[in-house]
Amino acid sequence: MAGRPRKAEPEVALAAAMSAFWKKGYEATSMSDLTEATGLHKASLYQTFGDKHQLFVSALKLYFNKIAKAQKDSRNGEEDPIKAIKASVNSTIDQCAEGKGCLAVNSLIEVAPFDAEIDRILKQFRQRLDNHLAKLVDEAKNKKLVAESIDTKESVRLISVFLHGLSANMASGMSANKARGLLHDQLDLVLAPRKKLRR
Amino acid sequence: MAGRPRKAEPEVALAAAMSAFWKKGYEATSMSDLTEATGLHKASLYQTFGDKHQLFVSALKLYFNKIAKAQKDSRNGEEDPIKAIKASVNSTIDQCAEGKGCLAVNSLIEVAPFDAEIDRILKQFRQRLDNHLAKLVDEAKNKKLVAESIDTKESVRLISVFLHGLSANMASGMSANKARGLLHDQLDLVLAPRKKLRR
DNA sequence: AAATTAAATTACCGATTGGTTATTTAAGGC
DNA sequence: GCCTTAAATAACCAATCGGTAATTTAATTT
Repeated sequence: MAGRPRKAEPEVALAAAMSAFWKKGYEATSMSDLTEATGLHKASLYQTFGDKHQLFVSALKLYFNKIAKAQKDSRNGEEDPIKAIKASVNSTIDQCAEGKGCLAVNSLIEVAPFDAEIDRILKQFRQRLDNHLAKLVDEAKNKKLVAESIDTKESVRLISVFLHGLSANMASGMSANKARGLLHDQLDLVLAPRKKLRR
Repeated sequence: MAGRPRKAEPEVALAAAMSAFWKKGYEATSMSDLTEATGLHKASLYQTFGDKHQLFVSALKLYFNKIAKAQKDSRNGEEDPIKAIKASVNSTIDQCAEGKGCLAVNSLIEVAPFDAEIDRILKQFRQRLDNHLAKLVDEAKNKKLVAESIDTKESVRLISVFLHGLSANMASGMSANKARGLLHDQLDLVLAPRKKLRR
């Protein structure tokens, strides 16, 4: 067994491909963009990762692992669930690059509407993040850090949708600092006790 | 003067081109998609609208006029600024098609990062919508319908970013009803008087 | 050292991309 | 009824698209 050893680990090449898709989007990233980014030749890419679509799926999954890991690290033994929520969503923003936004949100708009598989993967990922947030919100309710009257699912949705909006804005120039500021305000709104608006 | 009359008004063809870009995005919409959508042949498109990029710019501007008109109509003599705000953002959602989202937000992510002209146009449009909302919020403050302590710019930003998030979600399956519900909750949060969250 | 195995590379494929040029068709003005 | 003018059309273009097959290179195993 064991023929010629590969010059680069496939994980490294995959990370490079992920960056390429992230920067330009799925359609606009050509195979030659991908060969340039990975340093691998076209046929090697096909042999290692399958076609462009499969490569994109793999890149997306790598992205998710990256995000999930960052989220996990962000909690880092933090006991206060409010602080844990802030750390979690902040890490999401940190993974959102200025001028590129979030690969998941970008793909949600660009490719999910035409690609059932990508759509499924993205929805599953979003579900995981939302569930994670929901656990923390429930924890905060149990510890009386937020009002018990708060609807957990609803609150998480408001945060999650807001994060999508921030990603869209960061893709087109909003700074990470600005995004973090707005996100902080949104968290305060959603989690703070409040009176009803006059109707 | 006056040669052969055109078979279709350019505005009709432009509206069809706008729909095509809206449905598939800029990159994925090919010239043959556009000829199919408009019913015009390729060379006629080039003669009437210039190249693909110019056609896209024109389509984007048409989209903005559509939105602006819908916003204007939505107020329709309404005196209560809170209701006017709700009508305005609701009309934004109404213009957001399920499975397609908002052409402006889609383009913000897909093309603005690589296209200074589109970026400029989109930022200008967003500015107009935000200013419109800001006026209504100020009006509400003057009429004591919301607390004077509310920061107008900040509140508008929170609403605007949230709308971006809703667009992203509607592009990938969220129903208009669901979006309207969340938007309503967000408005209540942003405009309602509130206490500070314990920190 | 020869055989084996797999990665790397070159060369190639038909189809489609955005864009142009030349030609035909159909109207109004004289 | 011709001439002009402009819109519609067809034919064509090089370049690039995603994808494949055949070949070369480099390592391990025997």
